[in-house]
Amino acid sequence: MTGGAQPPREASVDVIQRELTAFARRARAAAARVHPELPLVSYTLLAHIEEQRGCRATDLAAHYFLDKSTVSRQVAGLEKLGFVERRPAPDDHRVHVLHPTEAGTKVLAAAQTNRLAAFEERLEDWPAEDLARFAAYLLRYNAAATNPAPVPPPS
Amino acid sequence: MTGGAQPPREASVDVIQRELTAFARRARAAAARVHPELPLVSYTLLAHIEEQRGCRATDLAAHYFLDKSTVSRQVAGLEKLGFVERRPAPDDHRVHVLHPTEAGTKVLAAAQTNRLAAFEERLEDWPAEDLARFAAYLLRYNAAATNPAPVPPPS
DNA sequence: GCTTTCGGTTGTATAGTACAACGAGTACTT
DNA sequence: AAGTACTCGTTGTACTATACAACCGAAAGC
Repeated sequence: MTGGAQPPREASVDVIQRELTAFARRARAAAARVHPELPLVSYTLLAHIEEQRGCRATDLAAHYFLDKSTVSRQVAGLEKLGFVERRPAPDDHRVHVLHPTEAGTKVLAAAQTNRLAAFEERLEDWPAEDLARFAAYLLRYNAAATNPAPVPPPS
Repeated sequence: MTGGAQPPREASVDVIQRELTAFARRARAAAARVHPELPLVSYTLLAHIEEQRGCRATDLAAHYFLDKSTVSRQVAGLEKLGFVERRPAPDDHRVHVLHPTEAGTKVLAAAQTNRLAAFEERLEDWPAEDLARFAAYLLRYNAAATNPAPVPPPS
């Protein structure tokens, strides 16, 4: 493919949008199969909380384009399950600093293992070079989506 | 990247799972922004109905791993909006054959245009070669996910 | 100090989904 | 031909994820 005639850009873009959409459609159900104990959104938030130790609910909302009420409820759910702790920040009494509990760390690790295994199974016969490139493409795509519009600030 | 040391397979797989998941999380909200009149799921189903002329509800359910009740309601919604028609099949009185109406075709085309534009904006500075490869990778990935487990039949 | 802003919760509404029960139609078996 | 079993679809019910709006308490800016 690299040498000869390439499909026109728009055809590639169309395939990309279609296939990414197809993936998105299946993601929730797939997550439920792979780790039924930790639904997709909870998984994601918990993973973020673990990575960014001591993050706040607002950070999560901003990062995932979620309403703060959604985050509030999700975190409340995770807390009720005993997977995160909400500690009042010492300096600012408004914020709750989020930490994973031991149980949270454990269940997250298990979910990540299952998740990774599921992906590895689907990718097992890919050459390493293709994996690396695919990963790079996805990173690049998502990075572009994260800084969506270089909106010229008024004034 | 192609010449030198590649990241280990598992690192790439981890990135892939993380980034695909990130995309999935944002997909619904993004769809709502891009074509508010046709939510993600309706869009997907309507597109499928248009492509596979005369498909049945069961086909949709199988293709998208959805429960038939879900499909039933989604299709009912599309019908109420006037975007699809349910015609009883002549040979089998159980099945409803689905066809897009003219309005459906129109709204779908508009949504696809917006959608494509949004993707193209995010991909505008990609070289054509990368686009083609990215598209190919996604196709390959999703094809693997569609025939998920070569489950050995118990017999 | 008063007002504004910020972080978060709660009330309410909606979409999307699954599972279970069912109804009507078709196919298989004897 | 009758009875059983399977298939397609709908409906009842419940739950998750989500948004928007209204609100509360704490902090910051004037």
